[in-house]
Amino acid sequence: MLVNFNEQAEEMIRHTGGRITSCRVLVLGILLAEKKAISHHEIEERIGDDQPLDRVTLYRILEWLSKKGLAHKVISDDRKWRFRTNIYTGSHQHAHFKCSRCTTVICLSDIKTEYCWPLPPGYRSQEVELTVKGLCAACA
Amino acid sequence: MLVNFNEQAEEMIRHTGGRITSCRVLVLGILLAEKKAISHHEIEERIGDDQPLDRVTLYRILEWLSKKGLAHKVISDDRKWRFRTNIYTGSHQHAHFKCSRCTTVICLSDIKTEYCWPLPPGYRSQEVELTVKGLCAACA
DNA sequence: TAAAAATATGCAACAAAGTTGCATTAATGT
DNA sequence: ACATTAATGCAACTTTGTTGCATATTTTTA
Repeated sequence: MLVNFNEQAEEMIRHTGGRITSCRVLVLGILLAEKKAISHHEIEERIGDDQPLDRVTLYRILEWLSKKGLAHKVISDDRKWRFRTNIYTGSHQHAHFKCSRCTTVICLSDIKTEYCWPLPPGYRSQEVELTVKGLCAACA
Repeated sequence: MLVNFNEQAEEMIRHTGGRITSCRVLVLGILLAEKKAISHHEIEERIGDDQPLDRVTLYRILEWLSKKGLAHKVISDDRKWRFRTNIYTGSHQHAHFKCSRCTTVICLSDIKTEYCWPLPPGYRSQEVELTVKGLCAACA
C-alpha cells in the first residue's frame, strides 16, 4: 500500500523532469497517503525516526512540490502551512460557518459547493472554499 | 473626522462594560477608520510616534477587541493576523479565484456572495468568504 | 562506467510574528 | 481620596519558517 504511494510519487516526480530523490519520494508518498492537508510537523511525525530528514530539507521539498504543482499549500488559523497533493483536491466539498465572536467552526453540510461557478475562459476549478462568517446561535 | 471615530470607539468600548483606556480607544479608532482588515504592523505604522504603544500591549488590545466582538481577526497568506471592526463586515462581498500553481488571486466580480445561505436556526450571517481554487488560464 | 556538472541535503545561524511572566501604572467603585 | 481591580511596558521566550554555505547525491557526458 505505502509502496504503491511511493511508486506513484516517484512517477509524479519523474514527470516534472526534476530529480528523483528518496526524500522527495518519501514526502510526496506521505502526502498521497493523506486525504487532508497536513503540516510540516505532522509530516515529520509520519516520517518518524526510520529515515531522518532535516527540518529545512522538508521545508524545501514542500516548497518544491508546490512550485511543481504536485502539492499546494494553504494557510490555517494556527498560522501553519498545510500541504496536500493536488490529486485529492475536491474531496472536501462543503461549506463552513465560522462564528466571528467565539471562533467556533461548524460544517454546513446542506451547502454543496460543487456547483459550477462562472470562471473566466480557460480557468479550471479544482476546489471551492466557502466560509460563511457571522454569529452563531449562542453568540447572536 | 478622526475624533468622530474615537468617540465611536469609546462608546463601543463602554458598551462592553470593559475599561475605557486611551490605548484601546486609539486602536479601535484606527480600525474604525479603516475599511479593510489591517495587521498589527500596519496599525503600529498608523499610530506613529505620537502616542507610543508597546508591541505586546497592541497584541493584547487586539485580542481583547476580538474577544469582546468589537473586531475580528483573519489569517492571511503571509501568516499574519489582520483585524477589522465588525461594523464593516459585509463590505467585501465578492468571490476570489486562487490559482493553486502560481498562487495568483483574482476577484470574481460576477459571483455575488450576498446570497442567503441556509444556516442553522439562530445563526446570523455577516460575511461570506468564497474562494474558488484551481488552475488559471496560464497554468491549466 | 568514471569524472564533471548540476542540484539536493544537512547544519548553524537567523528572522518574523506572536506569547508569557512579572513589576509598574492607570481606571473604576466605594 | 483611597482601595481594588485591570491594563500597560519591558524582557525573555516560543514557534514557524528562511538563508548561507559546505558536503553529499544525482544526472549528464565523455
